[in-house]
Amino acid sequence: MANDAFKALAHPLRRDIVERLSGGVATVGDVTRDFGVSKPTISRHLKLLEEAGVVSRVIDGRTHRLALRPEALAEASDWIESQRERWERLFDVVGEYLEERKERG
Amino acid sequence: MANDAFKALAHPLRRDIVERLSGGVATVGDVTRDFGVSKPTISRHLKLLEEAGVVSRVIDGRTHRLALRPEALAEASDWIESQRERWERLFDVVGEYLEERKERG
DNA sequence: TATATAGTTAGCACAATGGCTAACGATGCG
DNA sequence: CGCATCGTTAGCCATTGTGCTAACTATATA
Repeated sequence: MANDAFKALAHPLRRDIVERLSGGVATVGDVTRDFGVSKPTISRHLKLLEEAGVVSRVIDGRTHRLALRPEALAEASDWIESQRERWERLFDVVGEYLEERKERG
Repeated sequence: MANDAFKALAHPLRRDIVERLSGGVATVGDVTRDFGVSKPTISRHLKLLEEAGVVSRVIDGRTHRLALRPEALAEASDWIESQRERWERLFDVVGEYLEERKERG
């Protein structure tokens, strides 16, 4: 599920859509108006974002209200952070080792 | 630069490579051995990761030492977090508004 | 009921992605 | 020098991604 979040965020237009939605709920038409792309194209991007769990959809009559799903975003950034921290931690150990060597001469 | 980080992380194998590298520096051969994929394929993925700024490369004779670039990872997770927080903040405001309405009846 | 509006689906064209093998360049070592 | 090793490049092919327009479904509204 959240695995697909990265794939979803890989496309610049989809990142723009995410930024748009972070500013508030919007309909397909709203998003289409904001970017110079056809509605079917926006529709497909939104579907992909939804399937990746990044976006939720509430259908109200003939309009769809799209919103961010912060859990998916959190999962994605958590994964990145865990990798980064693992690497940083490793670096600290190497740093300590070099420090130790230096002290010993 | 870091824009491409998401594209780089979009592929499952590249995320696996990142996880491998978060555990320590490795050569192209090391990475190839760990995953059941041909060396040219790994080479291309590493090149992409490098071009996205996610990975750094130090050439030492005929071997290349690949390492994570934590800055790129930090940038990527920061972007996600900022979108998530913007949305959460918005949600809090809406929550307060609804709370206020409830109090007023 | 007729018409407009919101959104999706279908189908097409084209570019990009990702895997492979074969071949190459460059370094290390006997 | 001759050969092995590390890694990249080139070329092929199948698949996926992304944009469009046209056409469709479904809901709202006059």
